[in-house]
Amino acid sequence: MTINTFPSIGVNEALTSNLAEYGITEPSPVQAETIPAILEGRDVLAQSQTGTGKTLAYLLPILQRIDPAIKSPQALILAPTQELAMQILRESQRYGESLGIQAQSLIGGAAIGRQIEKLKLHPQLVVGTPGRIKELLAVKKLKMHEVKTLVVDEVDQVFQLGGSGDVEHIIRAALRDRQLLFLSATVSPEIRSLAYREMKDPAEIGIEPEQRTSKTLEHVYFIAEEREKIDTLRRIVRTYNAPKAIVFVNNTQDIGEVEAKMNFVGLHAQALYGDADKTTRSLVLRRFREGSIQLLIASDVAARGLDIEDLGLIINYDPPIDSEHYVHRSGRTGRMGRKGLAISLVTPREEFIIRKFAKELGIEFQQRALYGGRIVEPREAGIARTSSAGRPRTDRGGRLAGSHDNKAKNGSTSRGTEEAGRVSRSESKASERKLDRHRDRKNKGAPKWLKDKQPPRS
DNA sequence: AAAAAAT
Repeated sequence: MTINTFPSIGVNEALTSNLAEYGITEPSPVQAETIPAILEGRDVLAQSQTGTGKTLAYLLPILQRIDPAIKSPQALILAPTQELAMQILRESQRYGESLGIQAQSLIGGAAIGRQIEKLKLHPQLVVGTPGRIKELLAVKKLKMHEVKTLVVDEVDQVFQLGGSGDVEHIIRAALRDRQLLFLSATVSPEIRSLAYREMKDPAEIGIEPEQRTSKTLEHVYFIAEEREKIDTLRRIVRTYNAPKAIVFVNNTQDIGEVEAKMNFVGLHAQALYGDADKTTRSLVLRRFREGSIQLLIASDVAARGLDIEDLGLIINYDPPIDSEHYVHRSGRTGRMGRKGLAISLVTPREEFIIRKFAKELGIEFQQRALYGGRIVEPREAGIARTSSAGRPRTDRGGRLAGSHDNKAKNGSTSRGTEEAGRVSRSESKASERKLDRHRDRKNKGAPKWLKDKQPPRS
């Protein structure tokens, strides 16, 4: 049986035609696996890379099984941030409205009274953040007696909120025979065992779980001293000239400074972080989506789940605190087969973090430097990479000897890595040229600025 | 370690 149409995996006519209106005609691999399992009523634990269509993988079967005649919530979706909850809500409305399904969001920041009013509209689908959902349950305004499906999106993150007590509380409030769906690009063994505690005979879906980042993502890093970071960021943004980029900053105090300095040099930047008021948060994100802001200076509030059109570049102004955060931040780009670039700035003392991520994630990082207004390999900028002890082992092209090549996959991990590190320069250049031609053919649809601004390889 | 999620 073919799985490349929605009807063939059980999606009904109405939803299929709604999808077609938005140009979605083929289920993605994770959708093809997940949708039938959910339609069967099974609990699901799904792990698949960022930007592979997890949201629709659960929304479609949920929308299909909601009975518009029942005027109570039949499905509840939990998300880790207000922004992500709103994005999921809009998707629900886009595909569910014509089916007569009423969907509402219940999130923090907004007046609770207004949300109680929303509940009087009798939504059949509710999307929210854990704190607010718990609160509405406590005041008995949100009724769970008809909730048949409970989704925890970005499950590893959501369980961290409120020390996981909130979410467990919400799960307990649901019917005992509710269907439970957990999804994320990063599912730790702890979350997996938690899933097995809460679920009955879950369908476990893992699309190439050993590869957590998208294959269409390129990973680059620059070394800059702490005091040079702002200027390096400015030059990177200028040189790549991306119409849109997210700059991730680790702490809220630094966000305002980066925002101000980018604006000072004439770039249009605005800040997005959790402590800002809700109106500002949604306005900034809307402007960024529309393209009227070039740079979004964000905390990790923007790291998860957000799907932003034409976002080809993310920059880690600070290295993320662990490889999971790296996966989610970089996963804002390179989605659905499109090309993306993730650039990380590290101080010399932080370079080991890049090596750590490369190893843990099985990905390759390219080091680049700024030289004469261009992005070049470190060698061309006169940076002697072999002189300094403790630096990552690289080939002479500046590529980090990562842990993930084909040989490593076949088992001889360390030797495979050794060999990758010893590729002679001419060999590496020849294969790079080949790769370039291959990539150019494959990325016809890549944004123009990204195609044109590839770092020179000579 | 940091930010998020509640007021």
